Amino acid sequence: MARKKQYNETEVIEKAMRLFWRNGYESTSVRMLEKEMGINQFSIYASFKNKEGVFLESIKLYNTQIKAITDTLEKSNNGVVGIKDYFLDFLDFSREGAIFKGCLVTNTVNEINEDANPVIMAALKRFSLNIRALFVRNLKQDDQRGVEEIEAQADYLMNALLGLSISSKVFNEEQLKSIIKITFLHL
Amino acid sequence: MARKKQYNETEVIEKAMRLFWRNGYESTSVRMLEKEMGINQFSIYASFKNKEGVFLESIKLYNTQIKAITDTLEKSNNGVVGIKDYFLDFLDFSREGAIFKGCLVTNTVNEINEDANPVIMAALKRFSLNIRALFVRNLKQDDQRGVEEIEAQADYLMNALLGLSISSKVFNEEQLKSIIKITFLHL
DNA sequence: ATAATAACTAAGCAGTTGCTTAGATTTAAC
DNA sequence: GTTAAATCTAAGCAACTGCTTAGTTATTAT
Repeated sequence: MARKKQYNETEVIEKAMRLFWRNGYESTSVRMLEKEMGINQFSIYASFKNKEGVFLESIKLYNTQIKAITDTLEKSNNGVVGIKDYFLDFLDFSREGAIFKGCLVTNTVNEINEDANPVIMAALKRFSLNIRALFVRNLKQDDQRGVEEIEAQADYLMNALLGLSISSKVFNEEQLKSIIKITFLHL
Repeated sequence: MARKKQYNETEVIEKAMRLFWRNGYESTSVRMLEKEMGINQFSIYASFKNKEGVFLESIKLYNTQIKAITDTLEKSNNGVVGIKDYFLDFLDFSREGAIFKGCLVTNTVNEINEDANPVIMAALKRFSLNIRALFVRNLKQDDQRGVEEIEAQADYLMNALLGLSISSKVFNEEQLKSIIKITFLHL
């Protein structure tokens, strides 16, 4: 009947994701995506509808790639220690050679405008809430905390994690590990 | 000789700053600035050279406005307590009605590309280092910490402050105050 | 009043944005 | 081999970006 696609959609999304991760959403143009993904604009729009579609697929891929870490957290039964391991694992995950790229989700949350991109913002918030839920779950394991304390500590940890996404672009690895260490000192 | 300017440069920068604060640097267009500042593009370029110039003036104004808070920190002689007060003061400072806008500097650091905007990035880094230096100064006041511990704690506090800039757009006031409380629990 | 000068308005510049469309090319079923 | 459908390329769309320029208007010193 017809011709076959000359590219693998997962492969080109992998490349798109890396570009978004480095540059952010708005400052990654469709022309840049075209070059990086190695396919024509027409093919991009045929496969993913629009730029937003490419990004949403990138987030999905990001999710499956980071799953190795979240799975470890989800399966851990050692409370706060598990969360701390997650922080360290994440730092490793976000490394590209010598530099850290932060979290694709956090980077984008901080960049885009909620009113202008409600669909993207919703996807990003869903992602964040999942992480927070895992923190709550692990905090409960130590069971010496009240419900309110757990919620407050989960917010505290989210704040530290969000901060780490920015810090990782400013501080060096030693400093980052030291920040994580202090963050968990009194939990 | 000639006509007088029909606008006050400080007044229009105040309006520009608010716009940058809400929207970020890149997504604030010169047309938007034109509307918000209430003057023509020609006047903008005549007074401030270019968009970058408008932003640099906005940062200057931001600096003088936040000075009330940093001054309090600078004059405080109560160590960690002074820093905590700074966190709370900053939260208040970044409020606009019911919502929090985060820190103009942090927002922009996270948004712009260093290579594309080296001048702006330099100004932003200068600002951040000033804050960190104040943290170090105050941590020394308690004098029971070693130099290394002070540096590490200053990084930890910067991380929390950076996080707060993002968190303030996601969490409510009660949560934010709780985050600050926990951040300082063991210092 | 006149002349000089600065500030104003508004149109327009080239370059970029996300997205579409026309037309050529490849593939596969009959 | 013909036909039909999906893919490809490349040109082009309107809207936007930061910035400039030509020409008008207002203000001041003479």
